[in-house]
Amino acid sequence: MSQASSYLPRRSAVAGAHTEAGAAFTELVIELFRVNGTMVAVGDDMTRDLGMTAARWQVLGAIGSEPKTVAGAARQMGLTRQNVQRIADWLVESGIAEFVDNPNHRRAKLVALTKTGAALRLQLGRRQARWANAVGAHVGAGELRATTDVLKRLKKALEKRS
Amino acid sequence: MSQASSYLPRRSAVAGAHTEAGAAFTELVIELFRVNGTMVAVGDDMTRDLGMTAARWQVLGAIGSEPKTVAGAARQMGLTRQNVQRIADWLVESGIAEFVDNPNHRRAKLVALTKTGAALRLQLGRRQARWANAVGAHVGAGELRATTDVLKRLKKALEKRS
DNA sequence: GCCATATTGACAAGATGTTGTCAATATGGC
DNA sequence: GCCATATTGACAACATCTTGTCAATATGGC
Repeated sequence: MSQASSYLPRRSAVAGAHTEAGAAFTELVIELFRVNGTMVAVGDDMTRDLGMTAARWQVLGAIGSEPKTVAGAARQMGLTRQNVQRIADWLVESGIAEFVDNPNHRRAKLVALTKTGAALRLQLGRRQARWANAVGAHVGAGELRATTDVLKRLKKALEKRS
Repeated sequence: MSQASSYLPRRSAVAGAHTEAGAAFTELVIELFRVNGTMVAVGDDMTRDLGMTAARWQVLGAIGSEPKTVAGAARQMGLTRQNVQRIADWLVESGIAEFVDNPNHRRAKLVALTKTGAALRLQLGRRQARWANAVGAHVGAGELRATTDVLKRLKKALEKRS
């Protein structure tokens, strides 16, 4: 880091004239990628002994609050329909979820948790809460909320120019 | 969102007793995944016409400031060695980078930019700066830095308990 | 210098995610 | 109700990423 800082003046010339906010945003993006990677790794670790992964857990969570179509769950999480479809199929094969009739769509079944799935969700929920509480206590609710807020605004700003 | 908020009390009971900070952290994780997805998508869009992707760009950036071994670049970015290796091989095949002798290691060559690669980096750098400045201006340098800071602390906290 | 240990790139197999295409179904304008 | 349009799941092909294994090389203790 102390080495890198000596590059900063040159870098901004090479990379192309960042404003202060632009440089801060760039730093944030780099850190975001790193944290995301760590987060997925922790999610995988936390669920491995139950045969799950972070991605499967995410889908489990999405359909847990209420049954959803595959496309609906994908939209909610910002993942591709097809990817969620594959994970949902796996969840069904594994007895964690099941397809149930959708009153609003004859073909697009809803993905719902089975009893096994609900129990799994409960267990993972408890585990997640212990972890979240511990990590959250190290940072503080206020700062965490402020961070979430910035990320949300960032996402909106990103979507405008695409 | 207004619907979801009515679920919150029940959810915390089902999912397992979040503290205030724990709940805030959980929100943050969910948003983090979303923003990360958006960010990668924007990176892909910004580089597509040059035959690049967000992942390739990231490696380009890592070896751009100074040549690095594949393993070193991977460590710096928190990616797997093998993944970076594949991308580096592609960069070399495409004439963007080249393997150069490493004075410190006979086998582990350094990945360095070619002239083509340096020019590409410059072009992408300019493009990125325009984008970063525009988005950064919508949020503000102070908040962006505060956000980066929280993410860094979060990452440290995560790594402790793994 | 010698040796146990860690790091590195190479390679292969498999898991995971993406993209494109299609027909079935739903939706909204008329 | 009819029709143009959008959404959906199914399927296949492909790209990308991960995991495991191996030999070559470097490093640090002695």
